[in-house]
Amino acid sequence: MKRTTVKEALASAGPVDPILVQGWVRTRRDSKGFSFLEVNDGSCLKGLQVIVDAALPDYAHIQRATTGASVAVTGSLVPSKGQGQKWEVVAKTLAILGEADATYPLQKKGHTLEFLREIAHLRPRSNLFGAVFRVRSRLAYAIHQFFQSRGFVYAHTPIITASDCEGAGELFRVTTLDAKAPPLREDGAVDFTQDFFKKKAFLTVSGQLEAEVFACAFSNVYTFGPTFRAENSHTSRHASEFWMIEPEIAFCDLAGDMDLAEEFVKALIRDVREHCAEDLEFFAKFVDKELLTRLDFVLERPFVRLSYTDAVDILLNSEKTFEYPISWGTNLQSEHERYLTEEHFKSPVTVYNYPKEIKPFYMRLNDDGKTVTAMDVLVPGIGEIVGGSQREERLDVLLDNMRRHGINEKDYSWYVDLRRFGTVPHAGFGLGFERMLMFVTGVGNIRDVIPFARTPGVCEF
RNA sequence: UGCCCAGUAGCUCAGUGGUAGAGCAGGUGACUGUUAAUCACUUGGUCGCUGGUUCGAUCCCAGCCUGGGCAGCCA
Repeated sequence: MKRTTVKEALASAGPVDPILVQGWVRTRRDSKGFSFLEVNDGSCLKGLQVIVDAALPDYAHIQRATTGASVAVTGSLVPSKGQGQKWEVVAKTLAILGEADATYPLQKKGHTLEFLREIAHLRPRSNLFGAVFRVRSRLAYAIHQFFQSRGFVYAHTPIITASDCEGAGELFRVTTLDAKAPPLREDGAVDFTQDFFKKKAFLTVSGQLEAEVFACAFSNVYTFGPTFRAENSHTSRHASEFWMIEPEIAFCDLAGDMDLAEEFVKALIRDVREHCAEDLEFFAKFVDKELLTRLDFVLERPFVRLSYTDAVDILLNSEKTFEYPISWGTNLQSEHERYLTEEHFKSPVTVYNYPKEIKPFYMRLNDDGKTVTAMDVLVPGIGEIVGGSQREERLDVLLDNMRRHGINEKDYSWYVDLRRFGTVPHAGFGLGFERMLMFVTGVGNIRDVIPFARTPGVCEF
């Protein structure tokens, strides 16, 4: 008999006989002449209620159907006589596929997120993490759908890279050299010309530069893949390994870039709102009571858009005293970004045109000579979710920027070539996949939206 | 990396300078429809580790370990 998922069974249009359901027992309630099993198979948040009559031969091993055990049930799907569910299964046979003894850590009670992190191999079977990872899957699908439906080409940029001076944080080294006795040069330094790639290599911190190559061939492209930062960060919104989406668009300026970022964020919210309604309601009930109203608010209103200079003015004129005083030319601190998006505007905010001194070499210099076309999208509760810019397409200005940032032109000859041969205005941004997932679920810690999170000192599972 | 908070039963927590308790989980029994079922009984502890103060430390002090929060870095 073909297995029916719990999701299909619960959505059934009529009785089904016979039916086969397989899954894991969430809880069992015994009465005198029968037992209730709640069976969940991850296909949806809810479980399917199974009634096992004491008269069945298989009732002999009902005691083995404990929380966490895997079972196969055959029987018939019938309208439930009880409250709380439309359908239930009256069992004819019950097979225990795998027992779960009393040491099974997941109980039918609330657990702390910290405890569940320690059992990352079992937490997907909990309500919360089941919902998180179903939404994660849907969100990934929605990302591809958004770009594919607009004719963007999906580019696989390399995970191992030799670019080490882009400035997007500390890098993980990739090497096959013997850590105990690496080959040395005459001056005593490690001789990386004898390493696997005959030079220093690292895990990527961004696929942007390679995405620009593809944008200058396919016009509209996006990347979606893992990214690695060796920063010693201990916050709820940083991980050593995370996923990032980086669209890159040729023949596009900063305004078009901001338009796309806003449209993208909204489309993702709309998709999850529509296709993960049950899971989102669970988050709204147990994680963040304001979740649905906030998501709907974001959908309905345009993002506030203001220049860095205007943002600084707002911060200077606010009554608020900040731990770090703000002045033109310094980076916006977390507290400043939070004030703008959570207190002043109470809305997503796109800040653009930052001072050139605090931004990387590839961003396009504005006519004022002081600012570059950087843009950050800030959202309440998380802060920066998107960072992007229009790229410098003018060869001479790019070379000036590189000199100013102390970057060797030779290391980026292929990147500079894009400006030498058929250069075009282009722009792009990076969206943190996990941060977006935090935003749509209301989950407050990035470690709880990644199946097996990597953070400094933690590489379990 | 800096600052702050917390480690007591499997989980969530209370507690006291005289070696410990609750709820849930587990076990046993009861119950003809439960919904984190209910009711009765019940098993269960190197009070994170090491040292110090003290007649005596789970409690006070120091160091360490682990977890968490905030900041920086950013997505």
